[in-house]
Amino acid sequence: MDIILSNSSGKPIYEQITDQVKAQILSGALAAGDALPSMRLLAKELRISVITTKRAYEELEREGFLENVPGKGCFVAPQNPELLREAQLRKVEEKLSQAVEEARKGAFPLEELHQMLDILYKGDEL
Amino acid sequence: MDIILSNSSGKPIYEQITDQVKAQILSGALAAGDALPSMRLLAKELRISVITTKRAYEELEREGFLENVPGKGCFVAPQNPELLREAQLRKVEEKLSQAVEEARKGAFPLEELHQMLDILYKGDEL
DNA sequence: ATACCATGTATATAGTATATATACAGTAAG
DNA sequence: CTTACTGTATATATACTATATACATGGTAT
Repeated sequence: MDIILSNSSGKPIYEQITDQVKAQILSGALAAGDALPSMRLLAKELRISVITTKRAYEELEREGFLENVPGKGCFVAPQNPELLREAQLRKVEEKLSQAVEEARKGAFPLEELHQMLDILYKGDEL
Repeated sequence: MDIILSNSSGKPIYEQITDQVKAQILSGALAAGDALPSMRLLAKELRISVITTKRAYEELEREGFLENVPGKGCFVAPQNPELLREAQLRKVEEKLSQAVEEARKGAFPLEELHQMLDILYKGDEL
């Protein structure tokens, strides 16, 4: 499992982990039943504390993405694809809404937003 | 000057203040030379501490939006409209970029983003 | 001048959140 | 049962947000 931490992201470490695990479950890179690296192993790889990986896995368990079994390990829980897609759509909407809010402050026309959207969508493809 | 605080926004109070002051400068509601409510007055109106309003005004001064004069008050500094517009454009781009990033995770097509954008842009008009 | 009252400023303190080291408890294999 | 993995819980350090209180500065009426 690939997790990349950024010090400059502003987001706390445990949140960076939960975000990336969620993304990998959503993309299918992680499927129900798959074992995740143990809290200790992940902590060692990322050079952070076990408590921080625990916090991340713990939160993922609360949200229904994982099952943490004492003595055994951490596993991807059965997922509802439709719910996942719904949740992701809501994230997109939220960011888009924030973009619109900022655009309105600067009185940028809708047309300009569409153009920027095209460029960004195609630019990130590389 | 209208400032509205939200407890549920997640943003710290001082940041809510700086954001809204910046927005009012950008929109022209506040122009260069205009006096802002004194730190004490604003603190009283918002029922928060003077130190928090100070922190907000202080940060706005660091960023070149205000000038705080001991014994006199706080005033809107001369602004460069083009720089302001550039900065605002960058904010929009950033949010839009984040929306695209989330959309790619869920494999949402560009078309769908354009539709959502239209709805959000027109919906917020009310 | 000077007393007053407004302004912005600085110091010390409480509360909250992130991240940590260390010790504790459950599971399975040798 | 010992060993070597797992996940878990407690107490602690650090940083950030917000605060009360006291201090310093500028204008103004007396």
